[in-house]
Amino acid sequence: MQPISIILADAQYLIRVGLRHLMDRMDDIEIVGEAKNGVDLKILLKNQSPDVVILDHLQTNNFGNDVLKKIKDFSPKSKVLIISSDDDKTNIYKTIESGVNSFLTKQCNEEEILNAIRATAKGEKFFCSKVLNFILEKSFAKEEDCDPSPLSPRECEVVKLVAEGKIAKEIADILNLSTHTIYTHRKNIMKKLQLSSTSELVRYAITNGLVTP
Amino acid sequence: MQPISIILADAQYLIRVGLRHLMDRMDDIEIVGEAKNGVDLKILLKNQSPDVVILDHLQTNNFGNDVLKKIKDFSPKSKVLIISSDDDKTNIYKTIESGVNSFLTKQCNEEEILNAIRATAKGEKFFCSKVLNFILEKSFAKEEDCDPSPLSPRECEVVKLVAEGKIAKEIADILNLSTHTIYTHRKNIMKKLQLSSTSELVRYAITNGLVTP
DNA sequence: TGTTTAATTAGACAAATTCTAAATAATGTG
DNA sequence: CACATTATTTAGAATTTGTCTAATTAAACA
Repeated sequence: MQPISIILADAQYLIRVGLRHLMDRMDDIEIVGEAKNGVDLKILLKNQSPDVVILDHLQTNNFGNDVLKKIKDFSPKSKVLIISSDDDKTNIYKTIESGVNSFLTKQCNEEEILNAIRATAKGEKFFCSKVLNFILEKSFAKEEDCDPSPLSPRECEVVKLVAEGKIAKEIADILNLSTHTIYTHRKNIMKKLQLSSTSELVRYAITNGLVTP
Repeated sequence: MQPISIILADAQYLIRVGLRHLMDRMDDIEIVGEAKNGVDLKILLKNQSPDVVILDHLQTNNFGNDVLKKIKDFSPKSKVLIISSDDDKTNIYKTIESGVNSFLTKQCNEEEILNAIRATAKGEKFFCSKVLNFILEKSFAKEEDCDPSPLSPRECEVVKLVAEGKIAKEIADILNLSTHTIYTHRKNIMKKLQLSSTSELVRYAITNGLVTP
């Protein structure tokens, strides 16, 4: 039976040493290449098609944003196992969404890592407990924020203009409305979002990406 | 001649494996203990006093904020070598300021790591090239942003309260001043910062870290 | 077809802000 | 020390902005 072939793509030297040390002891796993950046990885993938690419493409941008696409282009049969140095939920969500097979963080222990490699090679998905909890949290915390923006289109326009620093009169001029209309909209918005001041509205708009700070 | 004694304190299993693998091959270096969190470390330090503690106390908070102080308390002669998974300049500055001997990032290669350990054991300081560049940048990039905040202390207070959503009257009550005082401060602030609306002031405060969004 | 939601507006009144002007204390400069 | 600058403070009048109450129109919905 063929061992599982692995390409190791991680910018951190120590992680590569650690993983190699771990896998060298396993008869069913063989590292066929090691890359410390996207260029290395591309060259390796041109010549071989590993079962699994173990990748840390976050934290430092050594592997570029399109690294996953590149891997699929050069070696469509390869599975991708992320071992991330980044604990940020949003980044983890983004990466999982972009279609990796498995996801570990660097806090994982030997057992989880080896299980993950073997599962990934079989085409299964594997998430370490920490990441799994994040996923569950995202999927089931729907009661909390099922409401990304309960604002009507018109209200959104008003919020944006308010956050840009416009006062009611200016907004009224821009939208060709009465100032009273703007006041009413603004009051309704604040009520919906449970805000009590214009400044809070500005902060809401910034944190929700309605305007660029 | 005695080998350099090391305690390895890192929450990441792979980093510990990698470092151990690296150091086991060196005759002049001996790992006398391994800790994956602050509690482990404390127990180790009660029983031994290593030449060097290799520590990652950032990223995850496994080692607590006062870990450096703890090390100095339990084992004053030990030197601290940080191998950080965190690339954030501000965090790096903060850690260096708090008095560690040496600082590497996890991007460093074998040579830098071994040099760092040997230098640190001798009581020297060692910073990897990346960190060194950060330090230089901080020390010599004074012409660029000599002006982090041209606001007077009082004006800063006012900005914060404005950004928190308070109106002039509330701020006046909080600071025990006349509303007119607040108006004047606010006008001066906006003039200094070349802002034309309260919303812009809020955004200024957020982007400059005066308030947490 | 009635009901809900979105969008719109006015008038009276209340509140917040601007403008003009100025006083005091602290700090720094020649 | 005298002078200039800056920080901090304040008032009154005039103006602007916003709130509250109430209502109309249009669209969407069941």
